[in-house]
Amino acid sequence: MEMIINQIEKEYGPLSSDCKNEIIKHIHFLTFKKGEIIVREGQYSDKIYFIVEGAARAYYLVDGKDVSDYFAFENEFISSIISFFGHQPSPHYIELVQDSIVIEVSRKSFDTLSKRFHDFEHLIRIVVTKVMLQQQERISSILFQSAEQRYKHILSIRPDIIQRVPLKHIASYLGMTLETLSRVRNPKT
Amino acid sequence: MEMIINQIEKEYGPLSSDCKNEIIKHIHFLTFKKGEIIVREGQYSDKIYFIVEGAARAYYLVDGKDVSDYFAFENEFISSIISFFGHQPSPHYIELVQDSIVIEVSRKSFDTLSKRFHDFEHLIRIVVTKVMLQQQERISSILFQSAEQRYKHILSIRPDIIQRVPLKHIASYLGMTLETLSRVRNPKT
DNA sequence: GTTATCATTTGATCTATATCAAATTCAGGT
DNA sequence: ACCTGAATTTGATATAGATCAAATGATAAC
Repeated sequence: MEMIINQIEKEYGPLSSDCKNEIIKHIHFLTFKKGEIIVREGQYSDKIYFIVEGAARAYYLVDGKDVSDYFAFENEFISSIISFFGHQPSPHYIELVQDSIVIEVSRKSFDTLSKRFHDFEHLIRIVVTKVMLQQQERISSILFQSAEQRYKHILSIRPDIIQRVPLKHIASYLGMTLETLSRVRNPKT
Repeated sequence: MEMIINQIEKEYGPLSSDCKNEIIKHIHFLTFKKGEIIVREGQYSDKIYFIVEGAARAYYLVDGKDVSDYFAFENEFISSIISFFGHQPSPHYIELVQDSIVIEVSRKSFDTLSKRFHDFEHLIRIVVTKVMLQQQERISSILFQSAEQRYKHILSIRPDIIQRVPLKHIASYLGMTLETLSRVRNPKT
């Protein structure tokens, strides 16, 4: 537990011990098996998750097709952002892609902690800012880069991802089909 | 001035009067003519702008092509988010698309106010969260919708935009060429 | 070891949208 | 009103990547 909070502080900035103690009262540990779905499309999800161990994936189902939108690994947060932050029905599913240990925080706890602790509010601001910056990158990469460039880019920034999730999920995350990804990986001899 | 702060509170949530007074000390009013460029590619921009009157546009120049990324109108913020929030050289230019009155806040002021006032930190969190939610929508719209659907969607959520910015900027914002936008607007008779 | 299931590759077409090019319409300045 | 350059439309062609289909390869259960 100490260790986890340490990780959070390391990644996102320091917290007062007062705040840390209070956080501990508000969170729940959960364990999930690979393949379990923790958020479904249409659901109002008011939980945000922090991956202690394992990996999770948010995806859309658009006319039957599974399109990955976000991956989270150790020490990262995941939620249906439209639902958790936008108070709307989730367009996403979220599933665990490995057996995992996660921390769950409800929006209620989240709001209570934000209101009470300036440093928690700051932490959240940093978390949200990071997501915003990643999305900005993602938008320009979809808009300006070819399938091949996008693949090379993800390889360069997250080389581990290839090991941990099947290619079909990577393909849809990169906005291309599985076939195109395969061709990009095995350039015509 | 009162009015502006009122608008901000209305849009993003209340502020203590203590905080409001301090904000006033930190901001600058600026006026710009249509066409003026206030941020250039490559620059470390540590300013965020709030549009009091007029309109601004953030855009990329990718091998000579002007690609709009963001529009801001009255009571909206604009900055080079990569530079202001990510402390990196700006990939964007920002220009005023009409004669405008804007408020400028430096990152230094921004950080000072965030540190000092819990409610300012909260305000920023809300601003950033809104951008994140918009970007999320933008990503799914680029990924899942046809050129025609994207155009209809923007018409439905920002009908005013068509009046205020030339079509070429809208086209590139929607991730299509000017010609495609024109065809989408005038379906083959 | 054999079978069944899933992941990946390879091949042949198809399609939405880009690109290139030219014609038309519009708006501000004189 | 007339001119000039910008904005928009229209047309013909090209292309990256999608789609459809089938083959191959890997993994795990039995």
